[in-house]
Amino acid sequence: MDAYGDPGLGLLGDPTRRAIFELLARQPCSVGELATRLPISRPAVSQHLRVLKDGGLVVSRAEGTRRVHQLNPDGVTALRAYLDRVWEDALTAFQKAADNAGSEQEKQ
Amino acid sequence: MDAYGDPGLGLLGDPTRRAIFELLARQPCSVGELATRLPISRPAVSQHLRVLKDGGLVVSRAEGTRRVHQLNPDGVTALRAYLDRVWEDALTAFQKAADNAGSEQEKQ
DNA sequence: CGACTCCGTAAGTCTAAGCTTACCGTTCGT
DNA sequence: ACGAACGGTAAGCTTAGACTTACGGAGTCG
Repeated sequence: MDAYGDPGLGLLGDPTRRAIFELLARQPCSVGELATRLPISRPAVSQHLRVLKDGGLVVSRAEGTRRVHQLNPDGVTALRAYLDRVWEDALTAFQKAADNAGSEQEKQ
Repeated sequence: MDAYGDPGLGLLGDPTRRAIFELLARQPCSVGELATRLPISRPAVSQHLRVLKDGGLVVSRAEGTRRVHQLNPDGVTALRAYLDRVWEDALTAFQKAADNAGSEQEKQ
């Protein structure tokens, strides 16, 4: 399975992780600041960020003792590309189904 | 959280469910046929389809005793729209960051 | 009607993973 | 150098949910 490869879609399955993803879309953020905006502890945020980073959706830079995290443009692009591939396949499938329906009708 | 609303992204967190999603993109399919193509039992497929249907990603029609399932165009469109919104926010955030960096440099 | 096929649901099990507390390393200010 | 702030990691608990087996309902053909 996973004929299209997984561009990180699975990482956004968890609502909390998706919330972090969305917060980082609005503005780059430190771990502690994310923790204050979310109903989870700081280590939990840190763990989510690690997953997002491993998945290529987030990049981070050191800034003093803080670590500023932000979305990885390439990651979001990969997500969109995945959906576009699926979408294209679905479109051709729809087209094929419509053609078959047409020829079936012509038979009668 | 979920400031953007959830267009069904959470549903694709599970790899197996994502595999079903991708198979349905290539061609409409019955429950039993999906089960043969996947390493899980037929009831498991049925349960995944129920979730996908409730989430608006899949629609199904009866065809004899079979139930043919296929992707819901509106659902995929909603997914793309979600990513586009996030993407747009991220772009403006990038732009703002670049502007700040520029003004910071001018100060020195 | 009766047998067969296809499918959805219920109940129960079990594993993945998300969260917390506790601890330690790193960086900066004084 | 010492203390404080910020953050990553380990260990452990606990729950969500993915899966299976068993069963019942709906449609189809003889």
